[in-house]
Amino acid sequence: VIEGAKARRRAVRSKPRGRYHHGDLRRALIDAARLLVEREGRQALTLRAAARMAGVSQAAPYRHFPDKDALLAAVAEDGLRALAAWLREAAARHEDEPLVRLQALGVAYVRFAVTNTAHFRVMFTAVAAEPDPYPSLSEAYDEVAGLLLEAIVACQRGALVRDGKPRELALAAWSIVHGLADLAVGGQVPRMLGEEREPEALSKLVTSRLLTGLAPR
Amino acid sequence: VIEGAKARRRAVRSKPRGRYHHGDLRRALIDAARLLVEREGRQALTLRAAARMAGVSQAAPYRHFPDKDALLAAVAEDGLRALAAWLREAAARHEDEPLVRLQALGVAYVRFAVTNTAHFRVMFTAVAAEPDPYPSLSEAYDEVAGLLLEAIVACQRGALVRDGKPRELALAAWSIVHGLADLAVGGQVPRMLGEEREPEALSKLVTSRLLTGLAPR
DNA sequence: ACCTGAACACCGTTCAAGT
DNA sequence: ACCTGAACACCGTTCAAGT
Repeated sequence: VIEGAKARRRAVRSKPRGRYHHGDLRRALIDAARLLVEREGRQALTLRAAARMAGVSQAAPYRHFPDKDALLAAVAEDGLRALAAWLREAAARHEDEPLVRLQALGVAYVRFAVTNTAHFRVMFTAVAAEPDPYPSLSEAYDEVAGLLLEAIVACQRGALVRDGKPRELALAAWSIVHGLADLAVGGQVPRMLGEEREPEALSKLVTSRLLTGLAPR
Repeated sequence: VIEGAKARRRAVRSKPRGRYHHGDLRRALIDAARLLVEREGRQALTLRAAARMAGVSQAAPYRHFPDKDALLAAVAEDGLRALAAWLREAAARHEDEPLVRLQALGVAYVRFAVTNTAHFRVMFTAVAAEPDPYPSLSEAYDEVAGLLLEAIVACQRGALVRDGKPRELALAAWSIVHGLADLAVGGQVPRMLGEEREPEALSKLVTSRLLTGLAPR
């Protein structure tokens, strides 16, 4: 999920000519922040380190972000857009099989989390949702939620999923997949299972249980 | 989930007599850290602030914790023990109805998370699980996982849950409940549902969907 | 319009020194 | 054995000043 990052960096470096006027410092800072998070964990994401990595002074980021939280929100949003794209791609491979598509979304979700553990955590813990201070971050969440909801609706249309409020069913699907992702990222899966397992197998195991239920029969 | 905190503080204050030899500084630091986390969020949990709150110098915590991560791990463990106790209590109210008991565990889990949002997050993101540097934290996770597993086994024994590897079923149950809790804490529930809802209703909604499945019938 | 340099208050961590 | 005081390197943030 570093798609485009290299291209962006190139764009950033090609403009300045001198050492002044960075080109797209905002973008460069987000990329740097993401790199720091993935390489050394969330606590390594420091405004100063991101500035250093982008080759500007410690004060420069404040031209583009009011504070550190805003940069974190941007990093989260960036990850959510990448996740949404990732999910969309997985879904596209099963256009006319809604149930397979739903399962593919689950697999892709868990795969993404396990592949980008630190980034995934930032995506869902970046900032308090309370007064919704970052509307475009909010949209990014909506995008992810929307993809799951659509998949459920498509299944219902094909009578592959029971009737009922689609949003409630989608919340159940989101919960089980997000929970598995978070537990996996936190290393809890081997604790419960007694062994490690591939994200794909894991996701299928758990989502098929949601599909057919825990009850006997 | 501040049970015993007051008692502990009393114990801590009654011993010292002078300003020296704190009594149980370790305990006092954990309590202070938890208070800081719940009142002002995770980033407010600072070794120096915890020391200040406990009335000791900034260097004193290093007598009891090798570094900040160790304090974080202790805070996480503390929360997990509290969660386990909370779950056990909820389960105890339905000794002879395994299915009700399973659902009660789900409700209690989500309730705990929503009531102690910041602490809950620390509990599951405190430290990297990799080389397992905090064995007693590990045990605390095991305790929570074990309660879910037991509940599943009890259901299977009563033929209330299908046959199959109990650990795999328990992972599905943990995932859906943990995922719902994490999404709720992150403010994602109203996004999907279009409205807020009580933890109890939320948990029952989602877990009963796991029980009977997404598939038609 | 966009960035730098210097400054302030605060942190994690260490270490010699105190009781 | 347990704690303090001072110090170091680092951080978030601000602000006057530079181009």
